[in-house]
Amino acid sequence: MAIRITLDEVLAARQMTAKQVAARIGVSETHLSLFRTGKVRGVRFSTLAKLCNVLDCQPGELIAYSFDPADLETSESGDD
Amino acid sequence: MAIRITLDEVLAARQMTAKQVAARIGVSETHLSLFRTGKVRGVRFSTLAKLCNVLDCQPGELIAYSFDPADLETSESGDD
DNA sequence: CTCGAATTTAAGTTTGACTTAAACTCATAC
DNA sequence: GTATGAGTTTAAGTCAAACTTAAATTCGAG
Repeated sequence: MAIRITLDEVLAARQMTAKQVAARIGVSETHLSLFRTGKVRGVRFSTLAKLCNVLDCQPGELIAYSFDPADLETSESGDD
Repeated sequence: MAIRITLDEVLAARQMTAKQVAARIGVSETHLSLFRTGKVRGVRFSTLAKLCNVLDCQPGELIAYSFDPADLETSESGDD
């Protein structure tokens, strides 16, 4: 997956624990952990908005893309 | 919703029509239209990756956040 | 060993991404 | 005034997966 979650860096910069953030934005620690480690395949804008709000950042600081020609393939090749 | 879709600007800069992009990334014109006009509440990273791929851009160029204290509210106030 | 933060797995709920299809607007062109 | 092409909208449907709760586990620090 060419989408990488770079939330970790922002968290570190803000010196906040995942637990604190999870509590403040009202998502479960479980899900935030999955999100942080790139184990989810999408995100709701409501969640993204809360993250950006609490972390005072832009979506682009949490999500990055690195070019991968496989992204355009109709069917995914196993990469996991 | 404090998340804004700024895909339009990138499209214009690339001089591509929505139709072309939809065809290249394999999503329906319908959905791309909904996405462009901010009528969806989330996005799959696979779709985001395809957009970034074809438009040669970062997620941050397609999605922006403007601070809104209401984002942290547990329940949404109707704004639609 | 204990405590707190984080991760993982598993099972469940609920939302909504995304589709197809069809009708409609709004241009530009013939 | 009608055809053509891009875009929008609505509506109905499928189905993946976002997100939850709970519990067990790891890991680092005291």
